[in-house]
Amino acid sequence: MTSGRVTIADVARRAGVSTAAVSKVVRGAYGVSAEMQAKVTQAIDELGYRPHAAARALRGRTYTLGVMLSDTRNPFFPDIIEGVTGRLGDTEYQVLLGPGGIEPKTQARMTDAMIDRSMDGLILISPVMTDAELAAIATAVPVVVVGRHGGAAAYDAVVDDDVMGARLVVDHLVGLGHTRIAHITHLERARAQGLPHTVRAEGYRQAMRAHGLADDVLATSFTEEGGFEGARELLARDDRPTAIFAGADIAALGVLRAADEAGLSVPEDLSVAGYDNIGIASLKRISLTSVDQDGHVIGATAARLLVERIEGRSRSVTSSVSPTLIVRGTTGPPRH
Amino acid sequence: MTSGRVTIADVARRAGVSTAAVSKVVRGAYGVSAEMQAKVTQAIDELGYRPHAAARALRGRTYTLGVMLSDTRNPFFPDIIEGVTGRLGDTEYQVLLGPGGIEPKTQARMTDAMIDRSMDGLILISPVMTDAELAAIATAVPVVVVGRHGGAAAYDAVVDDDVMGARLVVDHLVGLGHTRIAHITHLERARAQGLPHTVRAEGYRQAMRAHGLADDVLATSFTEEGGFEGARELLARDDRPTAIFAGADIAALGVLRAADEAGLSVPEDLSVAGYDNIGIASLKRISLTSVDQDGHVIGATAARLLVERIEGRSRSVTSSVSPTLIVRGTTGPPRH
DNA sequence: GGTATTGTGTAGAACGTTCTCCATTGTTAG
DNA sequence: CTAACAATGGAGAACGTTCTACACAATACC
Repeated sequence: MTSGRVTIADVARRAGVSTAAVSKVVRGAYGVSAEMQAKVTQAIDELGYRPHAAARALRGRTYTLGVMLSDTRNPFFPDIIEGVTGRLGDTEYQVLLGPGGIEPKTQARMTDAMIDRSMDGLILISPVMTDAELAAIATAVPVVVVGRHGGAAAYDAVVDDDVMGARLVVDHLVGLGHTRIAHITHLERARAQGLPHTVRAEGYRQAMRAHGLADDVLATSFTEEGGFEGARELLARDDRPTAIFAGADIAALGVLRAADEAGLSVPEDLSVAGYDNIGIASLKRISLTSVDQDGHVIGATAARLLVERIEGRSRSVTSSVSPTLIVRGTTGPPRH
Repeated sequence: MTSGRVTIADVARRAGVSTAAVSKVVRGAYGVSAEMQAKVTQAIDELGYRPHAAARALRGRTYTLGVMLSDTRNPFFPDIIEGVTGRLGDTEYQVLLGPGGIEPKTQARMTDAMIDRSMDGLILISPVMTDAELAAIATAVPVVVVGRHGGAAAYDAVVDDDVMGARLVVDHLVGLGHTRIAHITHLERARAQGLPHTVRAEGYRQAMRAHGLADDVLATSFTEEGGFEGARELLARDDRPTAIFAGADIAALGVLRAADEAGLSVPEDLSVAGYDNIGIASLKRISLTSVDQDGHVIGATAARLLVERIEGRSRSVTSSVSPTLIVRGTTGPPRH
């Protein structure tokens, strides 16, 4: 209990110095002699003192960074977390995650809660809120936004280069000889701007145009069922595509099922590519060609930017992470 | 910034009362007239006051509950989180997640950090630490442990009934007519007791014995590769099993691949069952029979027990959640 | 040899709450 | 009419840190 907690005063008494001196040593502040340093450090070790973060919060830093997760089921968020914690592992900062839920309201509640707990900085992963709301949060605390394109005035941003990712897929398929390449995207329901699927679809269009090919975008949803429905529609056409690029792996799995049911073999009759490189894409039984976002790098970059911000940088930075194409068994040359 | 924050003093000034009175209203404490209640509530709304959690921490509660995650990749932890937050949604408590990592050392660091941030209670999901360490944490803060069987003296526990889950699978397979049913488990490396895979293996043995059948346990690891290797070994035997029960879905996916490669069709030549009912198990292309743990119930139960503890219960409670068998396409009657 | 300057340590006021008294007012009982 | 008591509101001390001022000593400069 609190009564049993070792405080800075206990350490000061033990070392025979003032609490202010102990505080300096703990914080590594200026104005401490080697002798003082040694005395205090010893006392800290002997007593097993750990600073009380909540008490710290009242005056200075809390050495806590918050990561708001919009969707705990997001398949690559563990990678992002690992990137963040990995980067921060040897610093004094601790990372806590806030499950924000899908709703704007619950996400706002979570960011408020994080600010109320005086976190030193926030990383928001794919937040669903208006730019104004984001800006408001950014005035209260340093913020890095992950996974939203555009609009980074008061905060830093880390984005995957979704245009490039889409281009990688199209180039790969065209290189194999495909010309009829369809894209399945997610139906825009909110008016939130710069969401990944929009950018991926746009990247696909650009890349197709660059190759002089006609684009063919179908909007369903990024679910297994959405991919299935979309593929069924595409495959029923007279001039059916020889390749389908789904904007998310989970939808690509649905495309694979549709191909199975239509009696088409992959990749001979139909090439399939996804996006996100989720864990099961690498299972040999699936072996899905996909675009990898390197969540590690994204997370590590976000952490770096956030710490820089906290330590004084005021100019805002947007960092774009290049994705990689992982070619696996679901893409190959078209049969004819 | 802090300077811009609305404090209890601002509210008190606005309402023309003392800070103590405001505090009482905020906490819903005894000794407040209806008039006072109204005045203060209005001032709070007008100013948009929110209590500062860190300041609260110094005296009373912080209304923050921590959930330590041992493995962010754990496929059903999103369900558990949803269960926890769902249960707590209409209370004042906020949930923050701490990525503890796989190592005992990093997990200890995380629990320390959570205690330092004066969280009111902790839910530890599959913690890897000794019972003594757990007990030590439990003396500092109310604790609920999820996913560890046995040894709950100073803290509460919520466990999935893994013995029952294994029995459900065996009963199902025996009911279909199988007699040669093998089990793939995880190789015990640490000496931590009561880990789920151990209990599942034991449950499998018990159930086989109850049916008068010989058990056949092979220990590899709970990975796709582990399942693959294990199945390859089992399927190479003269008297190969007609059903394989993998202790985890991820391993079951490896079993399916081994069956593919051996030219065996599922479920005609080989029935396969897993455990955990991970998301992709329900994809039609996989359609894996599995045991579902109902993470929602587990999470909600853990949250309930924790709040009860915080609010005074001292007797320790262990709650066992019954799993369900989800029969899908990978299990069927044996061919002969 | 006096005055800056630098280095090192301490006192004590914050920070925003909660919580334990205590004071004041009504109200009730005798 | 007075004593006892309940209900309500407020003063002010915590809680464990950080941080600004300042004191003092030792050194450097002219």
